[in-house]
Amino acid sequence: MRKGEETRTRILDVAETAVLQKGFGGTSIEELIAETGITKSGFFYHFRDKNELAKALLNRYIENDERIYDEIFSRARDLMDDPLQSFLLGLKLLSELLSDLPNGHPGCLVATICYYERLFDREIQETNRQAALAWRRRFRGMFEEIMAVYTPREPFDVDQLADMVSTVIEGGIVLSKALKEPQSLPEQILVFRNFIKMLFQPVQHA
Amino acid sequence: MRKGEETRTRILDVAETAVLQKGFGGTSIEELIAETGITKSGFFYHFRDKNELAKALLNRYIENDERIYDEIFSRARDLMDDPLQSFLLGLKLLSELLSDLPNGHPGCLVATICYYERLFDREIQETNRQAALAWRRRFRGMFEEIMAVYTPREPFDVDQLADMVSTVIEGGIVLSKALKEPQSLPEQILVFRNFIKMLFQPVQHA
DNA sequence: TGAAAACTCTACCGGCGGTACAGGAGCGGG
DNA sequence: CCCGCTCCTGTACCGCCGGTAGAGTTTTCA
Repeated sequence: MRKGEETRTRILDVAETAVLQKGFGGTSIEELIAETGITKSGFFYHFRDKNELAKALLNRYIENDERIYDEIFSRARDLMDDPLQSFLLGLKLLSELLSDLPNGHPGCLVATICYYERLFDREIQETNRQAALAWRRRFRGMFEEIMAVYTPREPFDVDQLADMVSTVIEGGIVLSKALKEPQSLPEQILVFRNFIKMLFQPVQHA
Repeated sequence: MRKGEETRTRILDVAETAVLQKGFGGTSIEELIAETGITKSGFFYHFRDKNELAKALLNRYIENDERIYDEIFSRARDLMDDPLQSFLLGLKLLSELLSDLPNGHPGCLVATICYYERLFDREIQETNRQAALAWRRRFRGMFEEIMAVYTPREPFDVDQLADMVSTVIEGGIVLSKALKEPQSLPEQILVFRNFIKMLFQPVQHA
């Protein structure tokens, strides 16, 4: 029973790397079993088909993603009492974390699935949608806390502002992949951070 | 000769739609020829292999993309003399254009290729990189014109600011696809537009 | 030690990317 | 009018891949 979980995890590890580099359609089961050192029957013992693999892969990815955000922003919360300063620190920590990845961000599975949607069932698409909605809720919560203390310089829709965090991260990943400049993603997050600072910073009366 | 171009274009049209929905790996040549009403031999008369198809598809996509940006921002330039107002109008026009697409943005081929990179040759990856660099040059030019007139409230790296435009568009596409909310993309562009307005607007002395 | 879990082995199917090559329809120019 | 070029079609074939089926084997743990 424990052995089974271990093999399953190994398959998922290999699959995640491959899928983020080549997409689902470009990743063959044969190559996964070759790299994992398992037989085809062994693979299908763990996953009924490719769709099942995608489901497991996505759920695991989302869980891990949430965990990372939880860690970063709760750590920022511990260090800073003010909600704005805490959020700005969180973005800084996120940027640093991404900056330290040796080969840049490997890619976001949610985005991969967006660009492959038509070949997955509704369940996967719904899981993907819920992941994006969870991001929105998370960051909206932070902005609401900030707005309880600070008045934004310009009126903003909180949901749209919350979505902007995800937008910058997803867009930054695409851009840094296209440019082959891993630093672009952390840089873009810092640029966004400056915008947020500007938005809530009280106007300096000269 | 004209007949050949027409067929080629028809294949590219069908292929573009399919690839943006399912990725390259998820798009089979068989389905392309079925929808185009051509034989397999006919397909391979026009494109040596799938890589060749990808090359043609990407080049055509980038050309069209550049054309759209040219049109929008030159129109904005005609209507507004001030570089900042012109850029802000351009973003507004872009947002409206994207808002009017009945089924939302179909997806960006540059992003699709990012998430499939390992299966393409260097030439395609380099073309993709050049496309992203062209975006950077385009928007950097606009920001330089703006900065010749306005002083930003906070110091910014011009390249990073230029990249932010692409980031928001690419990220907005991913997010609106994941959320299945076509309006997210135009909304995110308007949020970004507000940030730019804020950045260059002179501080109001109360 | 025994049963369940976690596999392997073998054989097969149909679809797909790709190759090879022969042949033909339409069309424009000499 | 027919030559040659472009633009295909038809047929046959290859090997990889996703997936199925089922029988057999090893490993694990209670």
